[in-house]
Amino acid sequence: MATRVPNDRALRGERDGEEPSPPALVSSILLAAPLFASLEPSQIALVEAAARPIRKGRSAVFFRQGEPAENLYLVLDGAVKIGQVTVEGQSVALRYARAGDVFGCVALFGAQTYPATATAVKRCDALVWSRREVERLISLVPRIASNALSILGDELATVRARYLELATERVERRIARALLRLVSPSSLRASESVRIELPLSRQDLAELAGTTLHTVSRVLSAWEHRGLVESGRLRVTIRSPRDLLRIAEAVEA
Amino acid sequence: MATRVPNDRALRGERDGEEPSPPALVSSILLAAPLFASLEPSQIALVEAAARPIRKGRSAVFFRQGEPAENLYLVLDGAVKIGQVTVEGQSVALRYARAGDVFGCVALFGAQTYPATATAVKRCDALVWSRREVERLISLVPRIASNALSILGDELATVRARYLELATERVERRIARALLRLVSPSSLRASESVRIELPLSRQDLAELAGTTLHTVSRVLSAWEHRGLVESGRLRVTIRSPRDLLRIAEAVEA
DNA sequence: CGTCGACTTGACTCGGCTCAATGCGAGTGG
DNA sequence: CCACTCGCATTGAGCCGAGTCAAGTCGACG
Repeated sequence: MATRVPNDRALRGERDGEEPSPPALVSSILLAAPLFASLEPSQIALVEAAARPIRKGRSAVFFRQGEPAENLYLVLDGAVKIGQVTVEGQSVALRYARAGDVFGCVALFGAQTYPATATAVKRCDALVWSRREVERLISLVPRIASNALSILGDELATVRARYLELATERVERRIARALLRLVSPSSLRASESVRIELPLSRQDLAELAGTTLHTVSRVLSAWEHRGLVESGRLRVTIRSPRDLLRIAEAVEA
Repeated sequence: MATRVPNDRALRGERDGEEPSPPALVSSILLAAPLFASLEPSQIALVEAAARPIRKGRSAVFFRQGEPAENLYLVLDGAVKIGQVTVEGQSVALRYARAGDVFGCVALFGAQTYPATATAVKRCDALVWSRREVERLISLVPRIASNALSILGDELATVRARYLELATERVERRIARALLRLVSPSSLRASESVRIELPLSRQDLAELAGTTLHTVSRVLSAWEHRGLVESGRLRVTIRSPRDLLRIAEAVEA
């Protein structure tokens, strides 16, 4: 099936072969990206010059778990699901990468194969660097390596937190947290409703929370009756962040 | 590698308060430690010179979750449990560090506080470097930084695998895997029994497998009836690695 | 000998998973 | 334009894995 995964409608609307024109704000995204924090404008230019832009359509795959790790990606626009699957086919979602986030960062160091699968959740623009280019950039700008270290450290802390959560918290709370993680902290005010700007199925949410789509559906229905959220096909809106936060936090008893 | 292992005997019998004298094989452990892989002997000497040896007794704490991250540790002998606790007091074990492993490696990069708690499982000898010394060593021997990157990468892969496991596998299998992780792969032959060389309570195993001590107790009892293991107070011996492996792997049906 | 921590076991409960039926909306092709 | 199909979602029924509660044993150690 995976044969020639040429982004199905990836390039829809554009003529095949035409590179998406790099929007003017590419450099502003690079400037804000943690991986390139504290770089001189001239160094950013270097980085940008080495990048190749690509575009993927909804559900198109950047790379699959187990494939040789060749590239480093940075999301310019859209969102990318990073997930793993078991041999039995069950899958979990590790994180969603948004504009400014990098993925495939294992290509930066020893790992030979990608540990996870990266799928576009909606149409995505991204930048790509080959492993070789990344190595060259690091030798020119060592700062990138130390930024990578701290990104990896953060990632590690995040996964550990998720692990702890999965081991100790109940489903409802995990679902609440998964939802809240999907809205940027900045856009979250206790009493304003927020729409989650991703096509998000019950199954997706289940993979994020470590449960089944059935349970997610039930929980969302219950919340909807209580006025906490509003949801539909591939869409969730948080109506009362305050109450959802209460569920997400451990303020019981 | 584990052949010529160190020796709790080498240092045994020192009077309290006296610094444990660095045994002759410290440098051999340093040489084998992933963090210092591919270093020249002269560089190893540099590293060793900057280290301070310490010893902790059973249950002594190296550092606690949330404390400012100040030191990097390397285990010479013994074992250290790295664990996290929730606000409600439930705890999970992330890993056990053995001879040659480092812990507290967050002190190498940005993180301000330790993300986990490190406790000696039995008497431990370790080397300590302050953050400042680590920074100095890295500037002298950049190779250490890239080694750290790949250690972090491995760690990340491991935690992700554990996460996947917790989300998709049943308890019995998780317990089997936890046990098997505790014996070094080298010392595992399919048909020879292996004793786990750590004081390991049911509670400890439960924290490793993400379950409760009651469930662990029941599972171990069942296995004992079937002749898979032999267990007692703080002690587990794997009688039939082959069968345990079968439970651990997904070869059902 | 008494205490305490580790462990075991039975009885009970229940959260959440499985199975299964059904509804619904959006593309798609005739 | 309508009928068909397919993927997403909802909801009920039932069950079971594993957690909780509660007693009690065993062995170590002061």
